[in-house]
Amino acid sequence: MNSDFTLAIHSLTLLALQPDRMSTSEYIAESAGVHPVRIRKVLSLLKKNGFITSKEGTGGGFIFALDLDQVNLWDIYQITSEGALQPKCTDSNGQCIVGANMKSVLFSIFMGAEEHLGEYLKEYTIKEVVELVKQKETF
Amino acid sequence: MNSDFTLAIHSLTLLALQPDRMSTSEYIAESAGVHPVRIRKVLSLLKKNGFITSKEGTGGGFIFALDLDQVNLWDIYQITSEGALQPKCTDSNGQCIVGANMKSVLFSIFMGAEEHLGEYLKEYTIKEVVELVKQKETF
DNA sequence: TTTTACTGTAACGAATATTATTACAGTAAG
DNA sequence: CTTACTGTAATAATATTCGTTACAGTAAAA
Repeated sequence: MNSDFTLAIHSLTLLALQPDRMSTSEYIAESAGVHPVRIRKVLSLLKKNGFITSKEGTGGGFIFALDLDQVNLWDIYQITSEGALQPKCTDSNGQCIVGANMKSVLFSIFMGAEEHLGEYLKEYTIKEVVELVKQKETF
Repeated sequence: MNSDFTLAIHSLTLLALQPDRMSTSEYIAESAGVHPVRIRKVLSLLKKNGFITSKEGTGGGFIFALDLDQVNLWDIYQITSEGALQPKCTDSNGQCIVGANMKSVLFSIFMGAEEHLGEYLKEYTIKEVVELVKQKETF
């Protein structure tokens, strides 16, 4: 699984806990243990899709733009990782029935798998992820 | 997605169409467009799990050991790719609530996702994959 | 019994993909 | 006009995947 996906979840969860102020990429990067530039790349995708807004310059940063239960993990998956389930087959032998047709058969199976995964991921909104993180905290 | 998974499916589908004779790794490799050693590596996993048998020496190779509807894609996934959905998070900042707990929260979410995927993959047996490949052939 | 045709694996190298880092332009606050 | 940010391209470092070579083991067949 693409780690852009988990970085996006991580970032949004952090932003969810800082609803009143902007968070810098450096702050988020430190929490996630990655480089700030990587955070900015991932967050630029989320921004394009309207989940967050950003501001440049002093005092700038990122902030959540929607209600926490308006964003679910399937939304985030689609933005950051769509197609990640698809295996990248090398071209196989077209002379052979299996070689010639396997690729498209697998393609449709994995398409279905991704849709199915979507049904699961839709059940988790950022609100719920925040709850889960808070629960862990108490133990 | 790990390509061992699709190579395993490809190989088993080929073997399913050659129920009466042994197929060599070279033959399978040519159909799949990869190196024979890679096929042997993947097939050794399938052998360990009893889906196929193999024979060394002249006239040797691989052959399906079960009925085609006794093996489904979830079986194959588990053997070749279990955990592939889990993102490999870099260790994040333990000082931060989110950094400290996100990893385990994501872990359980992705565990659930894999189980959910399993329900979908169980619906496809090798028998059905063979049918799909044959259907493609006619068009 | 020696040759031939295979599997089984380890070891290493090549290719590819992912991630970090640097660099710098653009923006806004003070 | 300086400071503190985002945005993004380009490049370097690293990790992962995959191909290839090498060779031991096995069995059929000459």
